[in-house]
Amino acid sequence: MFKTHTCGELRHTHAGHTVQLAGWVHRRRDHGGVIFIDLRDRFGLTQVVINPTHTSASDFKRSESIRNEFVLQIEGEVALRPEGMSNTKVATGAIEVMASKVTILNPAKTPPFMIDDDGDNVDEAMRLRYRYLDLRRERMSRNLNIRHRLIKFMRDYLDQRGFLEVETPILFKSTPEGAREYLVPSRVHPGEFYALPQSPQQLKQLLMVGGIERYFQIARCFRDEDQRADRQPEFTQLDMEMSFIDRDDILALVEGLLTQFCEDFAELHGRSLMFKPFLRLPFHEVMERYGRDKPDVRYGMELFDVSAATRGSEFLPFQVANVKGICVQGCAGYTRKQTDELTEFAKKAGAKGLVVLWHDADGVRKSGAGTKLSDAEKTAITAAAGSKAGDLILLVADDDRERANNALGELRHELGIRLKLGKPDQLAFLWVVDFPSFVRDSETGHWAANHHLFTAPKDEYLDNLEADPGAARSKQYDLVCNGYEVAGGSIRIHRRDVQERVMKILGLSMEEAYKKFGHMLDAFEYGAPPHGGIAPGVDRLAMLFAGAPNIREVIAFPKNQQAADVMLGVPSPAAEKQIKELHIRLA
RNA sequence: GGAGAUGUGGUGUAGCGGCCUAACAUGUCGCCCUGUCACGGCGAAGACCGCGGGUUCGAAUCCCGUCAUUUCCGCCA
Repeated sequence: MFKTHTCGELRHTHAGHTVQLAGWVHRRRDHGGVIFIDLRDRFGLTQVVINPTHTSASDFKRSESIRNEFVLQIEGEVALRPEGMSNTKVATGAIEVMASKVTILNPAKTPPFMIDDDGDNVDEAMRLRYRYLDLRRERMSRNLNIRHRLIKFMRDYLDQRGFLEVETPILFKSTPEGAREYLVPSRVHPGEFYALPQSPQQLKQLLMVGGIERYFQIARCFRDEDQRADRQPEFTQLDMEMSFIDRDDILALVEGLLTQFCEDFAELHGRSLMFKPFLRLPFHEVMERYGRDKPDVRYGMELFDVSAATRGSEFLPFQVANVKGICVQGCAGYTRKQTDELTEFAKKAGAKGLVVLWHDADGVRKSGAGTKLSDAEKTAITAAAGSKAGDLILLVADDDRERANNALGELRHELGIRLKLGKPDQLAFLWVVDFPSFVRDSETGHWAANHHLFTAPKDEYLDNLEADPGAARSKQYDLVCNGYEVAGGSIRIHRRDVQERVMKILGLSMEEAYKKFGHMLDAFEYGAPPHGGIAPGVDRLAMLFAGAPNIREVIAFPKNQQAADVMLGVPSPAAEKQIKELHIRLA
C-alpha cells in the first residue's frame, strides 16, 4: 500500500501519528523557504508542509520542481496547525502533515484546463477529450458517487425484497418494431446479424415464464437514435419485472425505493421530494391540465378552459370548439415583440395563433382586435385564468382540442424554463397512468402501440378492442420528474390469444408475428404467469439527484451528440480483414 | 432530415467596421519570499480572432459557404 490514510481522513485526533499519503498535487504554494501542497485523492484534500526543518535537503530541493497534478507519496507526521491557522473550509483543516519524505511517483504535464476549478466553465468537448482529467474534478467525482449510491441502493432495496439479479445477453435478436438498433454482423453465420438490445423487454418477460417471479438488472440498453441532453446511444436502466402483481404493487415498490433513497441520501444531493406520496394522474387529465405527457409539476401555470364562455364570441378566432389558455404570472410587462415571439413559438408547436391579453391595473387589454371581446368574456377569462393585474394571459383556440393542448403544453414548458419556475432543489414525481393502448400513426393511419405491443389493455376494454382500438386504455404507467420521463412500464399481456389480437390490430400478419415474436407466443402457451414491470432510467435519475444539466455529467465516458467518443476515437474504421471475416462489404 | 446558438492566447471571457500592433482574468515560465490555504511581489512568453470565399479604401467585427460543439423539433416499439 502506498498510503496509510486517505487525504480526507486525518483529524486532530491523529496528531503525532506518522502517516503515508499518496495522491495528486491539487495546489501548491511555494513560499521559498517552505512549500505548502494540497494533496488530493478521491476522498479529500490534506495540506502537506514541506519544510527543511523536517525534510532532507535533497527532498526539499526536489520538491521545488513539483507542479500541479504531479503524483506524490508523502511520509510525515500529523501535526496540529499552529494557533489560529486551521482552515474550516476543509474537513482536514485542523491538521497538516509535516513531510519527512517526499516521493514523486510521476510528474505531470500542465493540464489543458484547471482541475481545482469546479465550475461548469470549460468547453465540454475539451472536457470529453481529456475525460480522465475531468474525472479528477470534484463535480465529476461527486456525480459518479451519487450514481454509485443510487445503484447500490437499488440493488440492496430489491435484494431485500426477494428480487433476483439476472444478466441477459447483449448480443440479441433484431426486433425492428422499436427504435433503430445497433447491428453486429456474425462471423459464423454469413449474412446474419445480432442486434444490441434496446431493452431486455422480451427476455425479462421470458424470465417470468421461467418462474423467476422477481427479476431486476442494472441493464445497459442501446438505441441508434439522435441524441439529446437526456439521451445517449447507450444508457442504463433499472430493469424490473414481477409476476403475480398488479399495477399498484409496482408503483408502490418504485415509489418506496425512490422515496427512501431521497430521504436516506438527502445530505448527498441536497434535494427534497415535493410530493409524498407522488402525484398520480390519468393521461387524459395530464394532457388537459399540462398539455404534455411529461410535465414539470414543480410549478402550476395549468391550462384552463374557457370554451363555454367564448361560445358565440364575436371575436373570430374564438369561433371554434375549444379555447384554452395559460396565465403567465408577472409577465404583463412583455412587449409586443416578446409576445410576437411567443406567437411564433406557439405556431411551431401547432397552434393556429396565439391570443395575448395583458392583465394590468385597468383590467384586461388586448392589442388590435381586443375590442371584440365582450366584458363577459374578459371576466370569464380572468376568472378561469385566476389572473391578477400584472399577469399575461395566452390563449389558443382550435377545433382540435388535442392540438390546442399540445401547443399550450409546449408554451408552458418553454416559459417554465425561461422564467425558471421550477426550483432546482425540488423533485416533483408524478405517475401518469391510464394511457391509450393505441395511437394512430399520423402518416399511415395505422394503429401503433402507444408503449409497446406487449402492454396489456385494461380488462374493461378487451371486449371492444377490435371495434374501437382508440378508446382502449392500457395498463401502462410512466413516472415523470421535473419534466423528464424517468421510468416507464406496464402490466404485460400473458395470454397468447390476447397477444395475437393486439398484434392483429397493429397490422401484423400472423405469419410475420410468429416470425418476429414466435418465441413469446410459444412461451405464453406454457403457463405464463400474470406479470408486469418497469424500467427506471438510472442516468436520468442520477442527473436529477445530482442537479446536472444533462446525463453526460453522470456517465463516466459518454458519447457526444454525434454518438462519438473523441477521446478514444470511436467509432473507427475496421481493418479490411475484419470486414471480410464478417462477410460484409462497405458501400 | 430540419431549426437555433456558439467558435478570439493553454483555459474562460471582452471587443462586434478604422481607436486592435487584439484587452481582461486565470494558467504557464523566470526571479524573490518560512505560515500559506484562490498565498503574495516583480518580470516574461503566449492568440493574426474555427476554416474558405466575398463585400469594403479598411474585417475578429458585415455577408455567403463549410466544419466543429451544443440545444430543440423529427426520431426515441
